[in-house]
Amino acid sequence: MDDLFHGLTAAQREAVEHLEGPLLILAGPGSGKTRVVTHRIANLLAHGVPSYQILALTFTNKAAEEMRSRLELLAPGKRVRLSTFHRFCARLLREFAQQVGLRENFTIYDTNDSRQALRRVINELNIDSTHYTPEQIVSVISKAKNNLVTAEQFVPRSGSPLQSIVAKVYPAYQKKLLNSSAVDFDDLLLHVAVLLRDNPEVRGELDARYQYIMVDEYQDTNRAQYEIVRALSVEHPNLAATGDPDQSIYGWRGADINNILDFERDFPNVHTVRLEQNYRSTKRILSVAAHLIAYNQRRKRKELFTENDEGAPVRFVRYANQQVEAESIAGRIADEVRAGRRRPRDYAVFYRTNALSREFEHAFRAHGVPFQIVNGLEFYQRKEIKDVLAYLTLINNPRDDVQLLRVINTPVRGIGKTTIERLARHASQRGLTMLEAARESGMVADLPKKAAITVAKFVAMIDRLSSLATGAVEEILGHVLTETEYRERLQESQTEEDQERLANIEELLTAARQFDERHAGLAHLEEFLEETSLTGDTDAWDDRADRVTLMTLHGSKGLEFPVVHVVALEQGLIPHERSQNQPDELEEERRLLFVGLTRAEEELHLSMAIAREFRGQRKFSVPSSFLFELPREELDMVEQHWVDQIPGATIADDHASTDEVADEYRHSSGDDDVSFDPATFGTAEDDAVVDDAKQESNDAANSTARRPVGPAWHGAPLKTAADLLTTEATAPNAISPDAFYQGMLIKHPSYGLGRIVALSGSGSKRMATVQFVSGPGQKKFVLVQSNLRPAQGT
DNA sequence: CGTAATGAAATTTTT
DNA sequence: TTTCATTACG
Repeated sequence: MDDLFHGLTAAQREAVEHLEGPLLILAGPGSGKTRVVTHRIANLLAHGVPSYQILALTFTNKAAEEMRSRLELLAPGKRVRLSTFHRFCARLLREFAQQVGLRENFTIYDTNDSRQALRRVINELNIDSTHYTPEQIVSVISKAKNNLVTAEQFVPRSGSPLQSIVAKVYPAYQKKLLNSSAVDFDDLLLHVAVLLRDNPEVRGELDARYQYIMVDEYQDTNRAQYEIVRALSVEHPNLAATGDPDQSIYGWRGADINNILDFERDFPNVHTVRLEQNYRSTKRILSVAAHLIAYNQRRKRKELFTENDEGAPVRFVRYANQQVEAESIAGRIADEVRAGRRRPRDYAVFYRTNALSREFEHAFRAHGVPFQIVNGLEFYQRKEIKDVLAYLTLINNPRDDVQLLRVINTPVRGIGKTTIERLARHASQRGLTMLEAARESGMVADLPKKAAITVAKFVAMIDRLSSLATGAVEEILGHVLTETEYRERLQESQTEEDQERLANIEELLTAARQFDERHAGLAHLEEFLEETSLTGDTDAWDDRADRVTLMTLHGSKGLEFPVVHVVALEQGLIPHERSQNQPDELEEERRLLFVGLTRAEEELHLSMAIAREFRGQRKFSVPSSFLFELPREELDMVEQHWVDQIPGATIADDHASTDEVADEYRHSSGDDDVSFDPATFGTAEDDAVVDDAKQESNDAANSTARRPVGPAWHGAPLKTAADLLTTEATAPNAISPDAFYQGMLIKHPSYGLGRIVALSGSGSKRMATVQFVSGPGQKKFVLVQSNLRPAQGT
């Protein structure tokens, strides 16, 4: 019992000791949140609360696993219900399926399946979707679902064509899902929320069943999740929410930051605990992160502090292009590993989008550094895996049309498009599922006898598989592979691609075997399928492997590494271009970077590439506006570094006012005729030597003399540092319109400082309305022709 | 019906 | 650059 509190700080102990009533734990990064949560569960158990009354909900399987293993150490053998929101809802839904119009063997669609289903609906309804992609429609439906707006309740906003399309599509889509006895990710939450809302008895029963609920990452809950948690905390409001508004990064997915901001209002008598001491990062890293996040308006103020060492300055490097960036970072890591300074697992590289991983993949391979990419192309998303799993899913749920359509001619067996169309028509005319329609292929109009026989053979095969579908999953999978000749086809093929697919299938077999072993024969096909569909890529991350981790910033949440590289800090990537016009989304981007920065324990490295190839085109990049929000004191050498490297640029005075980047522009645009070759910057040598500020600035200076190393530059010549910081290759004498965003502070040569209050148009027609601090008041500018410069600051 | 070739589009983050 | 979809051809 004393054990339980050993080594906890006062604040942590306060949270652990709070057992009854609502509790809000505002936990900064690295503040020992998981520790508190697990200790609190152990404390509940120690006070005699039965384990089955405790429910802990997380967002990722990774977090759930982490918690489970930590709890196992504190309270061995206790079976507390601990899972992700989605998994928890899936289990509840199996129990109450009939009540929401499902069968208990329902299929869980991933985004791909959902899109497929939606596409069919759009076709069937003959809707002209030329103006809107299925993704846009999906996104509107998804938002509706996350806000608990059901198909029946959906009312299109008048005047919006997209909305009126959705008004037609959404109900039909939902009907299709129900008909296939399937749910999409959002449905898992929606169905449960509706169930709890409309069935007081069920709600009461479940409220009593789960008397102590803990929600991790509360800042990421959406409306549906919020309602679920609330509904389960009426008679037993022992709800403990942990979270950090500053780490809310899933707004795009419907997460509502207000859920945590308003927690104290929603639950009266809430006890709030703040965990502000950071045990993870050096003082400098924490300071950099804190300065950044302070630029956000919508947040709960927190005073982060640490008793850790000062640490090394945060380092920022500009590289000539993304190859050099990846190459230098990989090289640096390779050197340190070879020197025995650190191990590969100590390093992580974070980027905004998965597409940026490729360069690093190459570089690490070239340097022989072991790495793992926690990738967007997830294992379970690969064609061959999806194909094989589709068979399993269909066997488990014969109503599932999406899987049937996927599988009916894979591998090819002579059932073509027209045959499928005829089957589909037959099915919808008689209100049958596709498999049922296929079953009576002899009666389908216009279907040639030959085709009908082929279809009948296919149905027979599915039936044969179904009859074999008992026992171990690995075995069932084996039947599928042989009966369908899927494996055979791949084995015949000589292409490398198909060999890789074969290997992937072997991997799936291994996964199935492991699943069987884990469940000791009690396993069910359905559970295996559920696990595969609810297991994302980030969960595949192996924390025991001695490898460098490459992942997106989103993926990094909840993790920590001694050395972190955050790369491609460029305008348009972070903040992402799709967020630059909305202040809310801009703040979310800032939080995203904040999350990334605070993963670092000892060293934090930031970088960008001056030229980046983007879908085949080389473009100059504008430094991320967030860079200007970092404190100079903590990374002065870094700031020098980027100005230093620019020929003809004067180093900014030390006493230059902190956030007045405009100063720097004035300095640097003094010499107008210095030509600039980006290929000379940030060469590998340049990067490898840097260790302290002096050496670095010397080195940087040298590198300009040490002319051209990289490939020749074919774009338009750039002129000055100001160009560098503001210009794209496509418009060498003007500022890229993409560099501007709403709320941005800018500087005009004659009007002075101002703030962008509105933006319109795009490309060369992009206009900005600027409110000047003094002088002319508001003015409108066509950005490509204007002389506006970014001037960050508060 | 199947395959190959051509053309066009599209690219954030994830359960 | 890659991926996807449609189309033309065998």
